[in-house]
This record gives sequence, structure tokens and C-alpha cells, in this order.
Amino acid sequence: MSDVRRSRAEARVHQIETIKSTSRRLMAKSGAPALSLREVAREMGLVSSAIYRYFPTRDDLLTALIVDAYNDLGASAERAMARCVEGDPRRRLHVVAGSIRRWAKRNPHEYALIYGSPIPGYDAPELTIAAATRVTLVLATIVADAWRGAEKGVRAVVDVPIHDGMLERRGFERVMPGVPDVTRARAIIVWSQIFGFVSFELFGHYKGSVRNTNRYFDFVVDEMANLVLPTSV
Amino acid sequence: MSDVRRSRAEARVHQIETIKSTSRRLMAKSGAPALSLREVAREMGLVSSAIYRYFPTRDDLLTALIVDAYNDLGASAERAMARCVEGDPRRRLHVVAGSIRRWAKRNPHEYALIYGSPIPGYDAPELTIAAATRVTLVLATIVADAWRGAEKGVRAVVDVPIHDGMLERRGFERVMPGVPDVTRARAIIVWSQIFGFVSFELFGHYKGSVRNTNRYFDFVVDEMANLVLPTSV
DNA sequence: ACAAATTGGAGAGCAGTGCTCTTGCATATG
DNA sequence: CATATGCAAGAGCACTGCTCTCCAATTTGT
Repeated sequence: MSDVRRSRAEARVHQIETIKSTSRRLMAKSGAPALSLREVAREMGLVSSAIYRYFPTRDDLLTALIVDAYNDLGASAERAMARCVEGDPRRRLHVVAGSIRRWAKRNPHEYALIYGSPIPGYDAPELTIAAATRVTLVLATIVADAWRGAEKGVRAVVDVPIHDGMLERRGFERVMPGVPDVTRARAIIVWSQIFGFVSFELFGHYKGSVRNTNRYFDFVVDEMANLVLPTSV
Repeated sequence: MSDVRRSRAEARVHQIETIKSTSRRLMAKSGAPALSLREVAREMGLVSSAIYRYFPTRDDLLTALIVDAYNDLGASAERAMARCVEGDPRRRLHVVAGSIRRWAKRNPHEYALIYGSPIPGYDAPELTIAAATRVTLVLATIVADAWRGAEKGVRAVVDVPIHDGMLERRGFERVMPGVPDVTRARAIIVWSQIFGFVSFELFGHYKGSVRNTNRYFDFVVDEMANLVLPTSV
């Protein structure tokens, strides 16, 4: 099945794909830190030095896996979003947040790779940043859509002063036009809360305090909806 | 200075302490994953096999470092708390949350060790759980103190149903007596938000969206205060 | 106080790792 | 068709965690 005749370029992308999928399979068993180039090669019936033709270093392979993970998570969130275009903002937030959480539980090691401790002495190249943005864009869109249209009020219990220059303005104005400043700032809380929850759940920090994580997640998402959705929703 | 005569028992605890502090020093340079028993030994002028007399395995050394890190963070939070016994709850939350964040920035690799991705195939022993509780206890105390005394109202914008059995009841009733159920549930949001923030900041996820992390942290803590403090505060 | 038992350091050694370099063959290009 | 490039193989280097044996120093039991 893999001994079909192929041009050199085709063979190359095929090898790269095989290396990545083999790595993902091995990573699913024992996690990213234990991922070994030699084992990947062995698994593919290849000699270890051959891997270096495709990934000059282990970190390069990890970078590729990180980008793929971000994209996979982003695509998964986008699909969830597409499935609930009709719903109200609160419902959409539940659906998308739930899809993020489910992806993380299905791919715990890949989640740890992108949202766990970064590899020390490793700076994420620009490539990864673009891929990382996809999932946050989906969340931002939910909030922006909810505020499209009119006279809706901010649910502020206490007035919190928003300092100018606290957030980067560029991205926000394009992605969340017409959304109050305080809500933009709160949207970032929602974002980090969702991932904070998933990390705490996956990494075992809720053991001893949260019993029913499914119900608690619903509660958290509801509270987050209260934070960023306009009063009429 | 270290060749003083010592009993065997004394020498043993001294060696254990030296191994741990050397490990911490090396970890500060290149992170936990790169921590090598052989390098620790070399640094101590010891042969590598001797380390195994004290820590039968690398994971055991890491476990010890994890427990120490939890305790160090917990003690730091407790000290911050002691420094603001006089303040109002909101101020105390700012002080303690700030001390957590500062500890994390001062000890990034140790933070990553306890709140980053867990070592795959490694179950935290009971010891670590007790140590991990200290910092959360400080946060819980702030909320509990704020509610001590009387007719204060919950800041609920929308009624969120709290399902029975969502949280573990045991710990909460002892630590946060007289606090409404919804506030207990929200206290966990505050807790994970603080650590979610610190993780996102330390691991670089705010790059591109948050510009002034100091100000933004203040904003987040204020919002969290609004979530769990009674209306009169 | 002396023999016995325990402890801890030294050193060699094993299987594994990431990575480099050279060799030789297959493919693509002028 | 000759030449240049691409890629697999294999040996090798420096490193890792961990085990085992050996031996000296200390602690313990009588």
C-alpha cells in the first residue's frame, strides 16, 4: 500500500505525514516528553538518521506537532460553531466551549503540548501563533455577534476602570467591532477561564473540590456568559 | 564549611537538602525536563550512582521538588495574607493574588512543574495534595471572612442553578462556613482564573492580545472580587 | 569493647537518547 | 547522457537513567 511509485516531491510529503502521524500515535501512549525520534524511525522501519532529512531537530518535529494541534483544535471549534449558527449566544458559547473541552479530553497529550508548560528555551515561531488564534477567534465571534445590533447594556455590577493601552487594540477592533471596552477585556477572562478549567481538570487540580466536572463546567460557562453577553440575552 | 563532623542522620538530611537545592539551581537555568541526575551529582562533586541512595529514581526527586514548590508558594501566600489582615476583602484578594503571580514569575520553572503539564504516567501522591491545598485555603479564607457577619447579598445577575453534588461538600463546609452555595462555586472560578491568568501570562498566550499585563491583572482580580464578594463590599 | 550489620560512595557497565558524518544508490535535471 | 541532488544506511560521539558490585566508614547489638 505504501510501495506505490511516487515522485520525489510526493514521497517527501508522504514521509513527513507518516512521521507526524507516527509521532502522534506514540505521543498518545506516553506523552510528548517521552517522544523519541529513534522510536518513530523504528516504528516506520527506518533508520534513525533518516528522520533528520525531514526534521533537522527534535524541536522542529515538536513545532510541527504543535501547529497541527492548534489547527486541529481550531477546526474542531469552527465545526462546532457552524453547527449552531441558529442558536442564541449563550447556547453557542456552551457548544463551542464544550467542543474545546471534549477535544482536550480526546487528545490530552496534544493539549498538554500546546497549553501546558512550554518547552524551556523554545520560542514559538510565528507559524504557531496564527494557528493558535483560530480557536480564540471563534470565541470572540460569539461575543461580537451577540453585540451586533443595538441598545444592549453591559452587565456591570461595579464600575471597573479600563485603562487605555491595557489590551492590544489592533486585533480587537477588527474582530469585535461595536463591543464595549469592558466586554472586550472580559472576553479575555472568558477565554482564559475556559482553558484554565480544562487545564485544571486534565491536570488533576480539581480533585478534592469539584465532584461533577460536567455540571460544574456548565455552571462556569453560564457565569462566563453572564460576564460578556449583553443584558438582553 | 561542609566538612564538619556530623552524625549519619544529620549527614543524610544535609545531603538530601543539597541535592534538592542543587536541582533547583539547575532547574532555574534550563527547566525541569532538562534536569539530569548526573549533572546534579557532578555539580556536588559526587558520582552519579550515589544520588540513588537518596532518591531511588528521578521521579522521586521531582516529587520532592513538587512538594517543596507547593509549600513555598503556599507559605508565600500565607505571608502575604498575614500582611493584610487589616484590609478589606477586595484589597486582600489583590494582595494575595499578586503574591501568587509574583512567586510564579520569580520561579517560572517551579511554577511550570506544579501547574503545567503533569509528567505523563505519574500520579501525584497524597503528600503533594496536602501541600497544594495551602494556597487555595488562603483564597478561600478571604471569601469566607468577607461573608462572616450578616445580611449581605449575592451579586447574581442571572440566577444560576446550583446542582447538588456538583462540588465536594466536605472541604467547603469547614473552610467556608456561612457562604452561599453559588459563591462557593464561584470561588473555584476565582481560583482557576488566577492560575489560568498566570499560566497564560507565563506560557506566552497573552502575546498579541494583552499589552499591559500588570493593569490587566488588576482588572481581572477586580472582576473576580465582584464575583465572590458580598454586595456591601 | 568488639563483632556484626547497615550505610553511602566509587566505578564499571547496559540500554537508551539526540545528533553528526560518511558512504552508496536512486532519482531528477542540465 | 552526464551531472547534480535527495535520501537511506550505518558507524560513532556524548549524553541520559539506572543497576550492580566492591569497599570503607559508621552504627548497632551483645
